[in-house]
Amino acid sequence: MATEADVLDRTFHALADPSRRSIVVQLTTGPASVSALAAPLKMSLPAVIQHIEVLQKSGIVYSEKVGRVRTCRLEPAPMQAVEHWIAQHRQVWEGRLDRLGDVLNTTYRRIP
Amino acid sequence: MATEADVLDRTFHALADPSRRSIVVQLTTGPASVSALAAPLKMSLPAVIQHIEVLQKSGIVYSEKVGRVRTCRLEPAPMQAVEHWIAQHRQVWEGRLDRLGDVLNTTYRRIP
DNA sequence: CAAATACTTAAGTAGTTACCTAAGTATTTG
DNA sequence: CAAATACTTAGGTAACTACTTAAGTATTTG
Repeated sequence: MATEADVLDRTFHALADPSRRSIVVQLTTGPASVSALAAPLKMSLPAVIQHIEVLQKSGIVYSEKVGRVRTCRLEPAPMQAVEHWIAQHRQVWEGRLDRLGDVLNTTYRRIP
Repeated sequence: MATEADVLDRTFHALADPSRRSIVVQLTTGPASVSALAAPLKMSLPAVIQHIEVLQKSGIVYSEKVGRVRTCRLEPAPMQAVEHWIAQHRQVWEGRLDRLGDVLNTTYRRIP
């Protein structure tokens, strides 16, 4: 089974490459074939396929082949996991800053 | 100058490693020294320093040395950039799904 | 001032990544 | 059915990653 950490590892890794992010952005406008995704990228088709595989392993992209055309589309869950992870920790961090004065007061009061 | 794409590249890459994410989580509870960050991790101190360097290059972490102690703390901007990037494209994607019926109608009407 | 502390630097290694070119395999289409 | 299309697989390479151990350098502390 893929743990939550594995999903975050693979999703953050998948999104760490500008070519892969541009594939994701393209897919936000709707499903697309492998060659349609490859068209704007300045690299070989096999290179694009490898990028799509990285996106698929993260779960961000799902694809199905019909005839000779493979159609790719986005899956929301992994991106939501990433967004949730960031939001969660940003909240703690921001909350901590908001209460910095209180924390200092508490700390000073604690010293006997 | 670091472009927006560079910031996203480096921030997504920095967060793609579980040890680095655990350093970030530790830092959400407040600034910490290098050895304090290293303590819960099962690896050598130089390895931890290398992880901190990756976090610093992304801008997620900032550090200052006073005496022989280096204190690390979080910087919010890069994580906000990532959160913004995801939210922005998720919005497009979700909007597209919401209007799927309309789009299909429009497409059919366009055929002469 | 010697010893302990808190990093820091250097150098090496096994594994991964991001490409490439060349040569496939199915699936349409004329 | 021959040719074009849309991938797919295989194999190679240069660069990068995530560690390691060993040997530093400052800075406190007893």
